[in-house]
Amino acid sequence: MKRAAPRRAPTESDVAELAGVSQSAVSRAFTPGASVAETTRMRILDAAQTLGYQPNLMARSLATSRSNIVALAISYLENPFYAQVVNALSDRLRATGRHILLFTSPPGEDADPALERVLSYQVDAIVMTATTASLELALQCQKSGVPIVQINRDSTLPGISTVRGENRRAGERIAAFLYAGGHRRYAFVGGAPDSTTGRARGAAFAGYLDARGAPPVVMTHGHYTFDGAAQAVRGMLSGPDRPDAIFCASDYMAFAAIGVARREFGLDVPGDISIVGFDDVPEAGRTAYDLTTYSQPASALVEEAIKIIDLLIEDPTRRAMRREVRGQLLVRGTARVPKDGIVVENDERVWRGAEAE
Amino acid sequence: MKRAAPRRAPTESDVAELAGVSQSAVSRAFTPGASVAETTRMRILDAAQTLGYQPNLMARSLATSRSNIVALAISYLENPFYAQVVNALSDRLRATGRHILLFTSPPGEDADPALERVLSYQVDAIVMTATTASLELALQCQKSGVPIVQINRDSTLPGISTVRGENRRAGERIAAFLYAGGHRRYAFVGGAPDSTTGRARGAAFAGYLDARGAPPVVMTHGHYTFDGAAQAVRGMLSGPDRPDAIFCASDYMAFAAIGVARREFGLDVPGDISIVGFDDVPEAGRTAYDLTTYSQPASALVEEAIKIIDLLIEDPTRRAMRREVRGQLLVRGTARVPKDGIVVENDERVWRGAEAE
DNA sequence: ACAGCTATTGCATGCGCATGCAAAACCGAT
DNA sequence: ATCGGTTTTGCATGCGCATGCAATAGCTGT
Repeated sequence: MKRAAPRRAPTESDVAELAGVSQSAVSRAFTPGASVAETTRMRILDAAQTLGYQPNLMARSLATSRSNIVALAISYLENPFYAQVVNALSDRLRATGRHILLFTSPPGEDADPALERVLSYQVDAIVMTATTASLELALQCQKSGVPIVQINRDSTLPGISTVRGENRRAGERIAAFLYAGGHRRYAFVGGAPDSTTGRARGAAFAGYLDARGAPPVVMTHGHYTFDGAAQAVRGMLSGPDRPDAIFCASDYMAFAAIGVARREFGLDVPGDISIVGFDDVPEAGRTAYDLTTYSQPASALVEEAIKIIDLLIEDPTRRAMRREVRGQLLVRGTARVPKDGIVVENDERVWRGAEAE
Repeated sequence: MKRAAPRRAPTESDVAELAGVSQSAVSRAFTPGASVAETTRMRILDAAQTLGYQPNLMARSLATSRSNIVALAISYLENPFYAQVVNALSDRLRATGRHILLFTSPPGEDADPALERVLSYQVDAIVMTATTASLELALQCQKSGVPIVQINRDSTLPGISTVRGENRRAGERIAAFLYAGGHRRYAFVGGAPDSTTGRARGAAFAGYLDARGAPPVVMTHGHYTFDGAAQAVRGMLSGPDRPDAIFCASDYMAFAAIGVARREFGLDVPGDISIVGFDDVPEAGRTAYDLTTYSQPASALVEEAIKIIDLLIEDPTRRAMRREVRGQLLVRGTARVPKDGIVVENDERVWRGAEAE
């Protein structure tokens, strides 16, 4: 088999020559809305076709100073919730011809230091999820007009937009739900100590229960990892006076919690202990897991994030935005169910008790 | 708060002016190994620093026709194994200053059609995992000298390199393991019908058992999805003559299988039924799951893939390569254990029985 | 001090595409 | 056939950086 020497890719000039027009005509043929006669346009497209021409996006980006690339900074990819976020984001961006430049960072660390140089890639926007921007990055982006949106993380930095689930409300409603279920001792497995998101959930959870005179809530950190959550749960179940209701700040940690409770301690869930998660990842709804959880729809978060990005790209002087996406408490099989307040909606059992509060 | 109008980013010329040198000097200052006096280099770096200069990678890429971007085409991101692959790849690439341009495709579909235009981005290489390249893409890449490596998928297409776990051997060893464990009726939950990888595992599995006169192996497809696997297992457990040993072509599907067996059918795993997975994702090793599985180390796969890429980039005329990464049968708690052949290695129980075969 | 080198610099150009501007082609109406 | 107006084209230039080549500066030995 003959191996063709790697050839230079055809350029607009090549196409132009073949089609008997100028390079700029070719450029226009590929620019939506540009002024080209339909007939020559066809001729050019034909020529491009036979040459196998593909526009060089680097060159285009250099000329237009827009890349159609969005940077995605992410951590905790092993958490299926974030896998969902990536999928959703990728899908929605593809719909507008954009793509994702991926920056991962190991759990626990701050955003990938390489992210500091993300602007070198002339990205149109930056989406961060499960990580937060550094001040320096925020300033750089502000200066150069590149929007940053954080999904599922708050920020006090200037110029950073955020989209998140309703953390406070979720914490309270889960507390109310478990309280109504008549539990006696409550625990919370949070994420990273410095995750605003997780903290908000925990604070609201404990706040509700404290206000009702429940015994102090056991607050722990699972660091959003499987092992971290397992460890935390192992700890609280080993001691005396073990909790009979645990709220985990993510489904992923709840899975670990359930596994530890069942397989290491031989507990019945939800007979001996109730466990509630947060996110409603797809697995959570399957009978294999059947996790009671508070939903935070990834696709809705992503949708909002993209809306924000597009507004900000259109008018970079606009202020940063904050959005909250609603969720609800999905009643399934890992937590004891209160007598009242269960409503069926779209085939899912939802808790509506104590809604007024 | 005053909002600075989005400013043009500083360029090499700006730095040059400030440092009192020519633009090319600045360029050289940022090019490793270029000829610049150390003192002026410092002066330039200083100037760059104060200006907040960052090289424009699009321009650099245009000039050098190399982008330091690797395209990653992926599917089934919800499978934690692939999350691992992404993480590993991202880490290893970052070590050499490269980044990932992400192309996802929905489960079941072929690679993202947008991938056909991936060459527009002047990527240095393409990594595909859980998907396979189209012929057209393969030819395009061959023509333009862009290496393609598929992780965990075989290919018969020209110019495509592959890296995979030892599918055949795994299938046989798992069969031998379960056979030695004295099971009576075997089943296989494969992936997508057209996944060469999954087929190889299943064929080797069934082949081994057939050769020993075991009853015909129940062959099903889980399509590599959680629901697909659950469905398949549900089917085989509902019928008469239910299997007492299931090999799932991925851990992710094994989790679904275990859930269905335990929670829908009230079966004891491994008392009533043995379930073995494939991949050894991190969760599999945790007591919460404790899955018996055959390992396929994501980091090793990625490492090989990158080696191949680098060789191919260095010399694009080189032939496509195929690599197989070894794994082993990790004996944990979801399958009945044969009397003999268990060896402890690095804190893991490994099966070494019938090794000769 | 000067020839002979070498290490540094700057100049000029090109990478592939987009786009403002002027030239050319076209069209219908007179 | 001619004119005014509208499309359609091509020309020229720039985006920011890399690099071959020639010019310059710096250095060694005599």
